Amino acid sequence: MAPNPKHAVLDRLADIGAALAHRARLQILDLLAQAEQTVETIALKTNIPLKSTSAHLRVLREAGLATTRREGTFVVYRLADPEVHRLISAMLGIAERRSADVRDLTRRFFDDPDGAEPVTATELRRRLDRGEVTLIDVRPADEYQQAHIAGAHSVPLDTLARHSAELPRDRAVVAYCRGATCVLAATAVRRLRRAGFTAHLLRDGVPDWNRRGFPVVRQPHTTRVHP
Amino acid sequence: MAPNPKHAVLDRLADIGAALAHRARLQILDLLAQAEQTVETIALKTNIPLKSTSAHLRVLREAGLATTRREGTFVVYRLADPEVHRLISAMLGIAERRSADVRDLTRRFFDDPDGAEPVTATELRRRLDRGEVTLIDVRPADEYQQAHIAGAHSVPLDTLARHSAELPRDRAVVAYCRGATCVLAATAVRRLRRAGFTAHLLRDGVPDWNRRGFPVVRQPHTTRVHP
DNA sequence: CCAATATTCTAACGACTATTAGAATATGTC
DNA sequence: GACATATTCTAATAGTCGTTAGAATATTGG
Repeated sequence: MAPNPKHAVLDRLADIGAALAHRARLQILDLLAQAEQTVETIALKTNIPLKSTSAHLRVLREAGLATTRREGTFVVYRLADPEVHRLISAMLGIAERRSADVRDLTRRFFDDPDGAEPVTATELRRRLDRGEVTLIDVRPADEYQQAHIAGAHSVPLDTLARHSAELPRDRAVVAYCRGATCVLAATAVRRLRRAGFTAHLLRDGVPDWNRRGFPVVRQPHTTRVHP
Repeated sequence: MAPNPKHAVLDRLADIGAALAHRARLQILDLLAQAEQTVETIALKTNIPLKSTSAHLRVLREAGLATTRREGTFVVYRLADPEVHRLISAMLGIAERRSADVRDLTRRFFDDPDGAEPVTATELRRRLDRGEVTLIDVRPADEYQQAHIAGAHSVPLDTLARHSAELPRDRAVVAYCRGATCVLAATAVRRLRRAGFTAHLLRDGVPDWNRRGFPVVRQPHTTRVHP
């Protein structure tokens, strides 16, 4: 009620909190951490109706978590600050440490069917340097294009069946997607195993990998998002 | 609506966001990051009515951000995870980078009246090692007691007038309090200057200082909070 | 076991949020 | 300039949150 300066600052932080307080917006932020996107793409990928998507994006913009850029008739959204993704990972870390429910839920997705642990980032990096594994990025192609782990090949999940013939069978395949709340890579691993590959999962996404200081290939900002 | 496993995880994260979406709760978390506290202490220090405080604490507990411990008839709250404080600093960082308003607001509090910049943590540490400054912790005594910067003296703000006679006048005094959203230290600096001291402000609080890996003196958990 | 104290639970009000239909705006194309 | 397209704004409804009074619970000390 009394907006003293300290309260004013806290209220702005509370706005950020409020922006993080909805499933849909967290999903959108996770997407934006992968690549800048148009409203329509976001709506399609997240399965949120367009108008709701627009409304959620407005909240994110007003909280200072996202910004826009016009690209012709399209409006392209991106994270306002690279640190935003860290907020979500910090929340996930706390949730996993505190709540057995959340631990179980993420495990159910990410643990290998045969009970093997996902590959750690450090180990993957070592094996990549030695050329021991094939790393595939199973996100949609536009996300790969904007930023991917150095050395990864783009094999979007829906093209996996077609492209798996081209993958070398004499070494392990490691798949990754958007990170800890994304299930594309887990599905890919399951399918690859069924097809006879030695396949593993990397739980990290590009933003996590990048934050560890590991090499990421990034495309300069000038990209046209729609051709 | 359809609580698929991925949505279930996101909903738990959204609960954390919702818990961060209120001025009062951010204030409480900031307090808890300093020291564990009883409901009553929290209510007093934050000026939030007891019943509201209790309600907010319940939200924090249910989101997994705080936990309790009983101490006789008192219930003592503490952060459930040391990482929780990082969430708030990350939000503040984003807000300051994105919003000129927030920058101005925090500056108005923290910039020295004569326009000097606050002391940085690294510099303070160097000067402390050399014995060049007197470091005072102006938070309430119980917070100092539970954790303080190594080498700091406890001079709660309301005892400053009485104790300032004991401070050496031949070297600079540096004051700190809870961190970036706390104004005790800024007030202390202003008063010390008026009293003729060379006084500087440290913007960091104990949790920030600790996170940098700098030395903190911590009291083991067995403390009785009320004597 | 009773009283005293600290805290939480229950409930109810008003204030805010989510969703989404329909109108409005902005950009590009012909 | 008229038209098509992408997006946002306006508004209205249903649902959720904040606050706080009053009842209920838990612990300690007699």
